[in-house]
Amino acid sequence: MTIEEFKTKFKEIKNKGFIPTTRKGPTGIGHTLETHLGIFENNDAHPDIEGAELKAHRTKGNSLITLFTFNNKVWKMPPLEAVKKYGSLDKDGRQGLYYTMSLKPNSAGLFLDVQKTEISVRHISGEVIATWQLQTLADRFMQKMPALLFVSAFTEERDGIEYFHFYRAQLMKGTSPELLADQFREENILVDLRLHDKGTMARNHGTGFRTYEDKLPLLFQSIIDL
DNA sequence: GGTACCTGGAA
DNA sequence: CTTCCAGGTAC
Repeated sequence: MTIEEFKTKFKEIKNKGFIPTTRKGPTGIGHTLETHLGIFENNDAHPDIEGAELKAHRTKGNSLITLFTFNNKVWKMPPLEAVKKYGSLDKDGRQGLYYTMSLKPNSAGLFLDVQKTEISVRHISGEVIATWQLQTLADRFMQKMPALLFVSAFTEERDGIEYFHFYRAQLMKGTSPELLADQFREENILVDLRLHDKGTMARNHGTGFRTYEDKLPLLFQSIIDL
């Protein structure tokens, strides 16, 4: 799909007003938008629309936006072991490792160590949990989102079903490895561990590299409304 | 059947 | 801010 085709389709979706979700839960908004655009869900780490990555976001609240995930060969210890060692229990007694890392150690003693060429999740004991090369992350970001098509929606609940009104689409582009490396250092791009113990294995949603909506303009040089 | 990606949240 | 969390697929 081209950007122009997207503009046309988006206008139609916007004019529909509130439309019911096509999937329960947090991920419903992206699935609903893609369904109405006629795009099939995929788990390909490449852009969706003519070089632009499509992202949908609920306007309410200020939750994190996942830029991309990166897990391959970064763990310095088995993920399940990390969960058991440093995880916390959720309401159902399930052990999970759900932390947004910062430079200061968290309650589990884990922190993000940003060095010249790499960043690591470490424990105060000195143990290294996982490591990423900054250049690799910048490459990944450029591959995944040379441009970002950011779509915002109002939400409403009717009879227990969530409805979305998609009302704005913004095209953001223009970034560079140097700029991104700086953003990692300034913690405008956050590292989010998201895995839990599922018995014999760790269910890993993927270590997310994430940001807040108000930080998006720092990652791109131009933003235009479609 | 486990890993690594995708799609996204709340208090 | 941190702590905590969701439903999907390809291979």
